[in-house]
Amino acid sequence: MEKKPWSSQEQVVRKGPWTMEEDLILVNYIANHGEGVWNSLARSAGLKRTGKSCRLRWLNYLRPDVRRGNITPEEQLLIMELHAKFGNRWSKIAKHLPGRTDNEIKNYWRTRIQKLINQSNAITVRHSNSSERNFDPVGASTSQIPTSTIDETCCSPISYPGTDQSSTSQMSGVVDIHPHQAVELTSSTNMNFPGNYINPEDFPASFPIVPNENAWIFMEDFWAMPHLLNGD
DNA sequence: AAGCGCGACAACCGCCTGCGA
DNA sequence: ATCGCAGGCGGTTGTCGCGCT
Repeated sequence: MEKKPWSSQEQVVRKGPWTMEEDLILVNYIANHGEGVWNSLARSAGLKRTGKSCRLRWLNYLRPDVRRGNITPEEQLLIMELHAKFGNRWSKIAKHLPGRTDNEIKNYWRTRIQKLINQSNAITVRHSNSSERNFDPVGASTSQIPTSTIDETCCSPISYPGTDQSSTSQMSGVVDIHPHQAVELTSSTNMNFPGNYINPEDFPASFPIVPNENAWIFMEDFWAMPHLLNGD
């Protein structure tokens, strides 16, 4: 891999949310060259990001086989079982959930399931002397899980800073199954990227971002935009 | 209408491990 | 044997949007 002279003084490391341009650069670079040493990848691609940041972004969001949102009751149950088995070994748990990332599972656990457990503990204290059967989030079957905890969300949209992004919130309660299911995507997208992808420097300086409520895209849509990947 | 609090999630930080020089 | 680097991993924080008051 080509190495360029580079020092921290020459290049300010960017932090914070990734922009669409950065995503495109990273995706195209990996499409062209594959994954490699992340630090040099970041430099070679011209990204002002650390290798770690690039790796995280790729593994958690940009990989074509990553599934986002819509944790099914089966997955929730599996997460509970695996957590009971492995503890906070999120990467281990993630290995049993194809397309799910450790970060997503970790967040899911902390925001949803842990809350459940806390509520359960509170109930346990309150009803410690009663005959009422306490909810056991770890050993519970999905039928025991309050419906409010079952994630009914659709795929989470990717949002970009500076755009008039739609909410990524999942409070609407509307079951909205996105037409591009991740499984379908996985089957139609593989990591053997066909050649002739454009180089990062060929990207327009200002990527055309849809200037309205649709100013975000699903990664499925992202990968379904061959003109962005191969320059058509 | 504005402010506040909360939930959800993206991203960073720091530590640990493995590997090559 | 040890030192440095890169990657992996879990914990934590920051940000944003929504609902409530």
